[in-house]
Amino acid sequence: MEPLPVTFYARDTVEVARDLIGKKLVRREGKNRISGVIIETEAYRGEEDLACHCRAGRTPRTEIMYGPAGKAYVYLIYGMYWMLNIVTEGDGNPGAVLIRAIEPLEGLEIIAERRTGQIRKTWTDGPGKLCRALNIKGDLNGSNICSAAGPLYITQGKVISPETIQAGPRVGLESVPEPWQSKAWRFMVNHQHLRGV
DNA sequence: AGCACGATTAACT
DNA sequence: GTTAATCGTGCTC
Repeated sequence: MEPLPVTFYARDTVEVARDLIGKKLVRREGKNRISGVIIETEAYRGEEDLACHCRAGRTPRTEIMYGPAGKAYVYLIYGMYWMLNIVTEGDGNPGAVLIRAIEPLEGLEIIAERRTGQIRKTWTDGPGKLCRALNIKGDLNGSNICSAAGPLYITQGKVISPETIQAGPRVGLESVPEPWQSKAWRFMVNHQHLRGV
């Protein structure tokens, strides 16, 4: 299936975060192919959003978010975990969607190998976990998400009916001031709605 | 040049 | 429920 076009990402970040639920994330590594259905996302939008890295304005790290949509923004946190985001918006409006969890589809053997000691349920149910399972690291920062020839892209997957998508506050923002701490910019879907993807 | 901390995780008690 | 692991980033001196 074709990757989603750049026009999908060049929209309001919160809408893109919601619409990415149910889409299929594909990781290409040579002849290997690992994929999964996106089941949890979070939106980070604008310099005014005090939870977004862009609160610091344009810096070497955030520069990617000021550029065109459809690029990967990958960064390291706590010195050991990589986070995968997709750049959104455009026209100098910075924003990105954090991919927080996926349901594995292809490459299960490779995932199991990279997640040794973990039960299947916890293979990719966190942003740092899915990056480890899919071998997503800093070298993928800036890569084009809209090309099937690239290392990472997203396809349509299964259309999820809007009423099965839950919204809630973003995770890990204990020290972020309101209203940003409580914005319902986290989106999730129940696993039961993913049968037959 | 130094420092405090983070969009987390896994292994503890 | 609590905490160590581990380092790039942005801010202060």
